[in-house]
Amino acid sequence: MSDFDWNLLRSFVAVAEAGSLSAAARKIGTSQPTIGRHVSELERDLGVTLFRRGLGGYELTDTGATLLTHALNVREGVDRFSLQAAGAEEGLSGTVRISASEVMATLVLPQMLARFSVEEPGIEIELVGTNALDNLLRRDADIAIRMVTPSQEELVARKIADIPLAMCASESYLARHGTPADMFDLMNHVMIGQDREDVMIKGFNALGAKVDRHAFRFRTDSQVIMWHAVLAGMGIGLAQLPLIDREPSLRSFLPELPLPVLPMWLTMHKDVRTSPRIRRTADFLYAALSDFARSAEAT
Amino acid sequence: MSDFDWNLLRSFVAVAEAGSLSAAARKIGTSQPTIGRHVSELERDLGVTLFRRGLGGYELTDTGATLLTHALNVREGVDRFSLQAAGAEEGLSGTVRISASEVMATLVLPQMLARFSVEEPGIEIELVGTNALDNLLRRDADIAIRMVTPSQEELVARKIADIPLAMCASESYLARHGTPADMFDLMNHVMIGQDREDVMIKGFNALGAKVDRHAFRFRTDSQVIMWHAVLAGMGIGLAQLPLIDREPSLRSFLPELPLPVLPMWLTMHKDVRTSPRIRRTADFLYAALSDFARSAEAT
DNA sequence: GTTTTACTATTCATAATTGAATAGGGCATG
DNA sequence: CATGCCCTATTCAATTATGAATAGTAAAAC
Repeated sequence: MSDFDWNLLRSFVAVAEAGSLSAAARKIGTSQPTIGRHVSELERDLGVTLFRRGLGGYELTDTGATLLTHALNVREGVDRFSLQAAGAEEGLSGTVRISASEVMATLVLPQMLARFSVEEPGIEIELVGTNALDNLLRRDADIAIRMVTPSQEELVARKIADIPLAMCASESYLARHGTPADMFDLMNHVMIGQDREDVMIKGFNALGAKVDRHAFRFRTDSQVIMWHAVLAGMGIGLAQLPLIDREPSLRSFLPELPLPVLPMWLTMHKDVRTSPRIRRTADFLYAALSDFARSAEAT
Repeated sequence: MSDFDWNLLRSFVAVAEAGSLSAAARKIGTSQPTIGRHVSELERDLGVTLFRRGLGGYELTDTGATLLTHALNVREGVDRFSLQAAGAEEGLSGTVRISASEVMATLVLPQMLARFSVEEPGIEIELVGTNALDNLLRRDADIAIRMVTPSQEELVARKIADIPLAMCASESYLARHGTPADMFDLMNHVMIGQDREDVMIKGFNALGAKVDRHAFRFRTDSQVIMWHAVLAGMGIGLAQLPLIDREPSLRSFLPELPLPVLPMWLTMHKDVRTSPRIRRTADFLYAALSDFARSAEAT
């Protein structure tokens, strides 16, 4: 009979995926002793050895691996359940979890959401800023704002706009160093670029400028830090045009450069679309972000 | 995220199926307050009303019904998991749960299993006697002995034998009333038959004897009680021939009557076949029951 | 070779969950 | 109309599960 503690399954999956009790505990939001006890209890209940207690972690045995596939099915079922439940929620109050890129989550969304929380005091917002793609099926978030075309099935996606990028710097920097005349002139400036990522380098090379990472005298992988460095007058950076336009102390230049555009998408799972709370939030964000994108065109 | 208590789902399913907190608690082996709290907590967590608290029970709401289908999927996943786990158990010790018809569970299996428990002291036996067909997928039992051809998919079934039926009575009864000469002579005897079931009546009618339930002067729906009534010399009954032959005080007669035979099957789920414990028990039962069936042919 | 790091297992006080008991409400039966 | 039955909600003591702290181990980093 299926009358054992179903939570043990969750712990089992977590340990199997994380590879150690400690890591699993961190991921699941509980403590290492608890997870350890859960696994032991499950093994005792089933009369099966699931893990090889190894050096520096737990490793699945063969039978453990077999059982894991079934346990994963269970988790997927639970995920579907909670997804469906979220979609069935009645009323406008509750929590909405939004995931967005670092830049959007840090520089754009907070002020929008501040306005929103006045309009909808019953809705609580959780905002997570990450450039990692999240799994909406597993409800990492209810709504995701992403700068890439969504690929997952079962998603409802609305394209908000193509956000243009532009080179920019603060007035104070330009006053000191002058405004670059063309792309090659950029190399004579303090360029702010990426550290371990290399999309910017590849982009510049594609445009014909032969550069390596040392062309950038200030390097960071955080686009938010990059932005603040530009704001502080450190040098020249690349940023979303609507953001630049919003900032009186900044100037964009070289508009003729054929820089790529960022497609901005709002996505949510189709099963939560029916929730008035989530739908309301999504509609608000769509409108607000459309305005944000249009503000660049106007200037 | 799927980080709510998975056990709440089990309670939800139980209540939805049982129709009331109390019934669900009984079925699941816990208490009514606990189940009630689980349901409330789930509703609070999800922000959804699952049940209409009605008179004399809990009734699913529409959203509750929708969510139930997903919850049932989860339970099926859990069942598959525990099934697979049972099949993966190592070693010969543990519990084996056997389900059989009332008659077999009462009159035949106990002495076989007494012998078995001497051979395999490490194996604990749970024996449930019921004529209801059980769900091996949900692990109501590990092994089922049934007198009907199995229909469920995913089952491993072995036919043991066709058990012949025969009319019988005790020597003491026959000494008092004489042995019936033919089928129609039966009506002049004290016949032991069924109460609310009517398969015996239909059977006799199919043979050409026009009878209704009042043709039976002693009626019971329990085949075990019927057997004991025959043993006690109350009258004439219908029973499995191997059972009759085993009992020195009983005589069978009218062997020319074209009575149906009972096909006896041993079934188990294919996923538990690999468990040495269960396999050992099944093999023993198959051998012992084959002997039992053959004992009738020998005489 | 020493230090640091990441991990598991155990202990123990605390917090959370549980179930027996109880009160109360409808509904059927006598 | 009273009695019994089956149900739910609530209370409270006791059991159970939890996590902070700790000791110990093995590998990796310095």
